[in-house]
Amino acid sequence: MAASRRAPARRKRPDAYHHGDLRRALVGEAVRTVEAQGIEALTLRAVALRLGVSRTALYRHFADKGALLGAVAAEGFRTLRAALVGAWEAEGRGRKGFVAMGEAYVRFALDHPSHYRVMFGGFALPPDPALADPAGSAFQALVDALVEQQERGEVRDDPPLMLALHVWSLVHGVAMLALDGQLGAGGPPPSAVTQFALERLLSGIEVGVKR
Amino acid sequence: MAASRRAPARRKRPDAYHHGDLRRALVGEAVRTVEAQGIEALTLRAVALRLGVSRTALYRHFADKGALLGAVAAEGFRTLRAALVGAWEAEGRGRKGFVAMGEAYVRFALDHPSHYRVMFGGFALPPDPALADPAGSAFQALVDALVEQQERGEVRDDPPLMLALHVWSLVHGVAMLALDGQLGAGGPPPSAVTQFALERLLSGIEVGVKR
DNA sequence: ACCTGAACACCGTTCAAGT
DNA sequence: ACCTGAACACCGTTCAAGT
Repeated sequence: MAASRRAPARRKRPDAYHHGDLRRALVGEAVRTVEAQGIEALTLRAVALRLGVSRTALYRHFADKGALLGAVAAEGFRTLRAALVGAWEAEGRGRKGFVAMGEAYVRFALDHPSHYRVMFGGFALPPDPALADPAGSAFQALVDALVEQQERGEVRDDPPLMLALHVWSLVHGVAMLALDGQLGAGGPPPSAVTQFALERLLSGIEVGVKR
Repeated sequence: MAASRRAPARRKRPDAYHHGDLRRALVGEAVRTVEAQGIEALTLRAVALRLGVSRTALYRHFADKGALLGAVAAEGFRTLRAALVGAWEAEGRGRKGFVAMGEAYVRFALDHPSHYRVMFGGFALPPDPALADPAGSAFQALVDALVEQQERGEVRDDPPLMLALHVWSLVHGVAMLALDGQLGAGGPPPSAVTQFALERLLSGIEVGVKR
């Protein structure tokens, strides 16, 4: 039955029924399509065809296209969170780690532009409130890093939620403008803008002179 | 001929040909539709129908739907620029005026969410390089305000382009997150986030202690 | 339960033809 | 030049039917 020792899971099994985890397979194929060909190339028909499944099989697992896009977005937020936490911990959980976190954020957006648009472009349906919220979880990683720095007296004692929204806004803004090519026209490269922005950001939220 | 003294330009003239400025009319109707019903409600067929014109008349003026969306976006950038310059001048071209400018930016996005998405969502085609670039023109208003403050010694002597991208990223990020409802869930209102962000931003770019 | 095949309503775009 | 009407290829979604 479980012939788990063959080639690394090709496409399109000849089985009549796609037994097992069709839901997962649908999300995976949708993510691949979005990453490789962009949002507008993502049609439900193409996804089904590529999985060797009927066009309507999808509706057993998702209410509509928006729900599928919601799952694609959720997948993106999980990857993003891992990248953020990874950078923060690899660079020492201090100022340097925080800058690395910001850079990792922008890099994620530039490395996965279409996926990032699905996450923030208003296509995806809001997640089921009953389920874990991957977007909130990614955001929480940022809040945690700020609180940790506050406890060490490295960051201003403002409400962490406010600080986190401030930081998120900045990196999200840089990422979006870079994706839109609004930075590109002869101007400085995204990495330079990111570094400058994070530098100025920190000088605005670090503990320092009162004003 | 020019019966310019009738009712304020109803819809759907009974004329066989839509003489005059069909291009303008198309953009206007598209903007109205986007503002009132959202992006996904904007179909070329509906726009044509509402103007009492054939479905294909549009192709005499625009290459495709993306080009029409480009014109819609351009219209948005012109309005945005006017709002920014208005706030800057009305509040005294100083720190207060600059904060007002930032608030005006976020307010524009919140007042015209769908239009704003057209401007930044990657739907619109890039503008004809030969034509004036309304997005660049709106951005220039920001650069000008920063240079003016630098000349008065109120803002750090960093490259104005860099500073402007930094500021734009921040307000754009706040606007996008608010539009996505990512700020909404029990958190502080967008106006509070905007004010906090601008406060911290200024403390990061104003002339002050070296660090 | 899960999947299928045919059908429906809708879309952007093309093109030969009209004035 | 500018506009029209019919047609094409494509899409998301529904639904009765199969196993």
